[in-house]
Amino acid sequence: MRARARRQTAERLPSIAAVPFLPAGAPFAPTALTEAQRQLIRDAAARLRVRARTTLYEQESPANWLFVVAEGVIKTFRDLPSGKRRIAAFHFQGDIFGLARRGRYVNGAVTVTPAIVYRVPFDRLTTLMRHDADLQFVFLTKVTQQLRAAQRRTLIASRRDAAGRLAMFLLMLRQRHEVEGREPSAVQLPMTRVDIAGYLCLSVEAMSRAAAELARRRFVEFPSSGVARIVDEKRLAKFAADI
Amino acid sequence: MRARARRQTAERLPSIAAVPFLPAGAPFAPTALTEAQRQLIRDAAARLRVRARTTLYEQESPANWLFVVAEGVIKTFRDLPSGKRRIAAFHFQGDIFGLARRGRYVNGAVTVTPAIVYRVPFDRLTTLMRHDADLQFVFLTKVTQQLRAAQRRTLIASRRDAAGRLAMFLLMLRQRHEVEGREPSAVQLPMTRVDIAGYLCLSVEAMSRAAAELARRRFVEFPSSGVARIVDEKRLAKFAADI
DNA sequence: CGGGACATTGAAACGTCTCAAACGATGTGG
DNA sequence: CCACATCGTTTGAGACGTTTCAATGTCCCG
Repeated sequence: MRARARRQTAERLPSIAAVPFLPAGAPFAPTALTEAQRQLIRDAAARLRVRARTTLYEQESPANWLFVVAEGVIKTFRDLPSGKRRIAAFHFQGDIFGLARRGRYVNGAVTVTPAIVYRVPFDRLTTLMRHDADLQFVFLTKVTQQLRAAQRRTLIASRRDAAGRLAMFLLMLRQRHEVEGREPSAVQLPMTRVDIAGYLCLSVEAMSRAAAELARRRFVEFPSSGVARIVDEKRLAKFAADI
Repeated sequence: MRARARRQTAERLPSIAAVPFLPAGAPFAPTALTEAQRQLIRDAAARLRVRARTTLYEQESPANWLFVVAEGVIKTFRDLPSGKRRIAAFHFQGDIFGLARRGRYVNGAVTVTPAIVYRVPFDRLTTLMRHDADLQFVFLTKVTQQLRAAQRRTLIASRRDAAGRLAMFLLMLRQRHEVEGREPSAVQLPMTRVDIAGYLCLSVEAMSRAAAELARRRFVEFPSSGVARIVDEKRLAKFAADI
């Protein structure tokens, strides 16, 4: 038991990186959870180890849990009547997902890679948050982060040119993981191109051509499947900013 | 003073309508703020009465306040290098706005109609929320609501057909205000068509043609400027769902 | 009454979507 | 171990719808 608890701690259950509503240098800048708070979450949550491409819940199904990513990548998506699938977001370590409306999940959720997630019942989480304002503040921060990501996604999807969308996506991923990433210019793409196309609101064909264009312009290289290497970040950024 | 306090109460400072993370029928379903909590906000906030088309803050400017809409309509937007303006959201009574990142506002904010807003300093609000978990929960609900709206907006903007986007927008407004609206089928459009086009990621010309198409199909009538009358909601909804 | 922002309509250009086909990698079962 | 099926990916050609540019019309407010 002790060894297991230690391993869970090492997973950095909810690690906070972003500042939400607060201005820079605010007195109450959110930090990581205290060990006591992590233990509270762990006690309330189920720890799930799931394989890649596993459905965690389906859209419109009854919503009873909030999820926290401990390891791996999860996508939330929405299937449309036409058969198209729009990716709502990719969720990485420390992100939360499980947005509900009227007691049902707005999107579906599927693992992209093998993952470890914490599944917390809504009612228990709510009770915890009602009694621990600091704990709740961490989740407020998380939701705000999701809100920012959703707005940026809209900005991406509103562009007309496919290559520009992909450029913004790659830069977004790079910015998201530049702290942990070993090689700065290498961006891991654990998701398939179909998923990326769904996120960028493109057809897979347009997605493929966009990647070819970025490679042709020497902004990015795709040395192997699942990896993008940003060759000229400055020019890529300039290209991406040309909205 | 007493009369003024009473009037403010009548404005329903933060009225809660949506359920955020909680499933339907959850034990801790969020309700309106208590009178004591409202008074806390009022004491911490400045009450601003502003005319239409007034800038509340500019994008990328230092962020020190969160705003709550007491009356009127506010738009948050983002100006792009190309000169285009994308509307991030329209904010109505009870909504909050003032999303920041790294101490700066992500979007700009301008009043669409004459409005009354509460302007709360971030640090004071944070202090309040750290001491009052129930109060904080209201704001968590609000941010979650914004997140849902942002995702729905992305869904709208991802469509290819202009008329379908406009149809979804009209139905969204109708759903948002059907409780308070007197005539059910009449949807108030306080914003200009330029703003709607910016929200739907359309050119004004495409917006105009979309409105003409909805009118030609007898789904909607536009009896006068600033009003849309939904004639056949069932067929309009069917048309909007055809993604 | 005039200025200016808002709104509509037309015609051409642009870029993605769609359909179709073929290739490669993956994983399964015979 | 190989054959097969499936999924993911790429490339080509035409259709579709918005964007763009241009011009005119409309409404509101000072």
